Amino acid sequence: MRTDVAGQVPVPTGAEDQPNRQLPKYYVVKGHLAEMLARLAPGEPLPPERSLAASFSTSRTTVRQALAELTIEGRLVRTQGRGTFAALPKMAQPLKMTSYTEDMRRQGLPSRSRLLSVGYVRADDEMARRLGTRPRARVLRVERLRMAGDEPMAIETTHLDAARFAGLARRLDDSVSLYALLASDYGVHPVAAEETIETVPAAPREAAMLQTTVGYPMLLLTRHSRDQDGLPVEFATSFYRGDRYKFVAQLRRPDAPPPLGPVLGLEGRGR
Amino acid sequence: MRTDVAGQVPVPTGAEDQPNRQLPKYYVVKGHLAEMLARLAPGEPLPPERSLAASFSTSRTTVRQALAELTIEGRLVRTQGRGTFAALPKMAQPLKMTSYTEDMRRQGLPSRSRLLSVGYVRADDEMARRLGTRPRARVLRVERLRMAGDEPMAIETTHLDAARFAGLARRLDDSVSLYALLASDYGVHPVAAEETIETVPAAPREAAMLQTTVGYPMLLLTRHSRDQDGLPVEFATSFYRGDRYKFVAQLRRPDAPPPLGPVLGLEGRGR
DNA sequence: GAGCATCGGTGGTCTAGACCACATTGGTCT
DNA sequence: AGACCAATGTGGTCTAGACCACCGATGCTC
Repeated sequence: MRTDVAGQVPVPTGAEDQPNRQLPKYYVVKGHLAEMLARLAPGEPLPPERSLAASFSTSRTTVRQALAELTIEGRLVRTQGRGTFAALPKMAQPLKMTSYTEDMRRQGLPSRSRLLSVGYVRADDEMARRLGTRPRARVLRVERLRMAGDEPMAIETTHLDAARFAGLARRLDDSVSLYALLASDYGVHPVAAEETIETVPAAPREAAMLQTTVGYPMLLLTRHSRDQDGLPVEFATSFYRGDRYKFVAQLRRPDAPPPLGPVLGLEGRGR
Repeated sequence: MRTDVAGQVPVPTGAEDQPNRQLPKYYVVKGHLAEMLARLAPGEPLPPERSLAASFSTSRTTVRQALAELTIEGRLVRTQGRGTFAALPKMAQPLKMTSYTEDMRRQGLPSRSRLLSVGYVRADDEMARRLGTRPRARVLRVERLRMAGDEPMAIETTHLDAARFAGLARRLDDSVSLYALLASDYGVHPVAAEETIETVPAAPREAAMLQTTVGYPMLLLTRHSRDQDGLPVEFATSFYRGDRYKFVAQLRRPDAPPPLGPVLGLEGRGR
């Protein structure tokens, strides 16, 4: 049925009598578009919506629904005024207890972030529990835009106990690593974290900053870190474009010895 | 802006003059709906689409787009012929090197699966690389429906080297644990795995089996496991409803000592 | 030649409505 | 009382079209 694990559409074969009767029409169109797309190299254009609608004898709405799904799967890139083009495959993002700065350095890329906002908020009950403060304590809120090369990768919003990390706000800038500051200035080393991953639709602000479309599925990663003493350090949320990124985790049975064979390599790009 | 990490919509406040001018109309409607929804207990109904469209002076299409996003966020449940209702929050699914059967047992739930299909396929180059077989080798393909209580949780498709696990197909049934069989009959213990998580739109077959909607975002988890000797054991893909589940991973710095404080608890339900 | 206005073509948003599929209700017939 | 059936109301799919926002190229003006 599927030719690939990541949402490929099987092209309806010639005998479209019985089994496809129940398929939504847009899904049949999607199959045809997927077939056209398979013959294109990344960057090559697809015909415009209006001519696709005509050639499939359907409405523009139906074609748009099919195109939207292929875009969500990361197989198309669409730009208003320009057209629709074959996309590059998704990038893999490791789930590890290392900082963004470390990750980028290891991959040889410049670790560029943009500090979007720094400010203080009051902890609600939930945040107080997460950070181990009293309710309504002052919380430092840092919002950063993570870049991967020259495209925006994620919006990361970090919350820390303002009293514990007094003066931290002044030390932040576009290039400094938060984890490095915590270590050098406060002697705090996050060593454990609980991360949750879910999918949510993009809100207008996020969509604008990540150059994607309102309502498209994002991957929302929340990280709750603890330091060497078991104290909570930060609570952070990160929004990634679901059509551009996927997460990779390395798991091991806690009671098992280290693996003997070579470690499975991250494949970098591609599925 | 956001009142919750998971896609809550800020309700547009009275002064809807400038900042909302650029917001899509459906997003404003979504804000109003979110406000109505916040006053409902799980299971309580929202008014039907047509009356919502009338009361917001908009088209049914626009209301439907807003309702669709709230449904994708897991905050609404919609049933054709019945209506639209407030939903229960998402469930958390741990990322661990333990089997589904073990997980369910620990949570005190009956580990119910349904064996959907068992069969053999030929490995393409990609699968051969993953399973460490030669290309075009026979591969056992097992498709199972994981249940959480009485609702379908995930569709899991596992691939194994048919030659290495000869006779395995006959030993499978609805209740037996695959990992238990591998251990008892073949002496193989998966101890390490690489898992990737991404979001993909639901295909018609998946949507039907998981009782959700075609095109809605799913969480696709792929697992590539190795045994105690570092040999690849299985390659599996699992589809979860994105509106019902999220994943949780426990991370630790590899060079760090075990945490001293209490382990952060899984919150089970809710965000 | 440099700059700028215009215009055509692209994707983005929204509408109004038709028709379909499904669930429930309430009435009718046995 | 029970089984059946038709009507009603719900969400689901699709259409045809209007209008908007944006990009790029064309061709004009200076």
